Amino acid sequence: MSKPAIVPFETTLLVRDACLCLHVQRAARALARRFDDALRPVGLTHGQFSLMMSLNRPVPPRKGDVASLLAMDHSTLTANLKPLERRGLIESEIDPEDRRGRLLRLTPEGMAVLARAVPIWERAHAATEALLTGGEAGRLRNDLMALSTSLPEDHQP
Amino acid sequence: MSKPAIVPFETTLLVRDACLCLHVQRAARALARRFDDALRPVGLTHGQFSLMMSLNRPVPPRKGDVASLLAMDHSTLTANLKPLERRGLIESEIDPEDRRGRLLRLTPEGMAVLARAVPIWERAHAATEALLTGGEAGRLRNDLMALSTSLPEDHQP
DNA sequence: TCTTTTTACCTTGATATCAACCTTGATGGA
DNA sequence: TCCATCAAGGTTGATATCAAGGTAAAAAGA
Repeated sequence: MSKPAIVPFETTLLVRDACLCLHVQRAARALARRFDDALRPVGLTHGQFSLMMSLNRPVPPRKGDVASLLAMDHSTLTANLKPLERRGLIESEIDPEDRRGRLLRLTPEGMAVLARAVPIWERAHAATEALLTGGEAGRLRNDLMALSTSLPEDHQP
Repeated sequence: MSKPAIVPFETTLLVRDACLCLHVQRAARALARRFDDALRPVGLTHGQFSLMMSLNRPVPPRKGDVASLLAMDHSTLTANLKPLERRGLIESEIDPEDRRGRLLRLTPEGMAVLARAVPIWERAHAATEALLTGGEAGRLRNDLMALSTSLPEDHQP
């Protein structure tokens, strides 16, 4: 083997400093813990909060809509719905207009929990934005959007 | 009940647009898929790549060091090491200087896999940075750092 | 109409993630 | 020395995440 199978330490440092994937995962874990902590009194995780919030709309969405809104695999969404459905916070129903689809909806209990969670979210979110200086939050959201809306080539025709 | 347990739709739209936690989680999922796809030929996930890269250093780190570098719970790290150890890509050893600690180290096989993964990472990372315009990547990394290094109050004495 | 293709979802298996609790080893004070 | 405290990891149970492969319904084409 003419090519030694080693990676120089300098490369490691470069990757560690530069990798956007790693930076985003780290931030994702840290924010997940932060919001999970804050929401614990109402018995929701950050993911459950976002999911339930995305169901709070006049017309019940289909599973696929919610999955793509959350940039989440549809089977992940299926899994995430289970504990909420078991607790009676949400319910699903076959779409009468297309029986392959399923409509998702908050129950009254779910709405009540969500209503209790909103002020908690407001405090947690304000504390999070305070970690950023000036108008960074808006810019950051734009950058993150650019990263999450893009699809790896194979989805183009 | 004087206070109806409902959340106005406008609030939902506000939360959806503003929530940094949600934006980061969405981007984290999207980037995870992107890097997982790219790294699949060498049999690593994005997390395994970052973990192994963080072990590529002159002096083997302890578990706790790696966990905090990755902003990850130590029990998560324990779980993540298992498949890599089973495949013989990494190995752990009790720290002779403090027998509570464990030193983590890449095996030669692990180094070889990592060496094959680096050029793949380079391409995937370049494609990811291309989603951002101009000098946004550096700013983005700074912002993400600010979000992930901060600790929710209870860790202060 | 009948067949093919596409779409929406489900199930399974593997890995990832964390909190809570436990065990062991190091440290510091009496 | 002995005990209390602290620090590092391990274990368990619940949820989260995705790919791969499967089923059923709708849509498209012959």
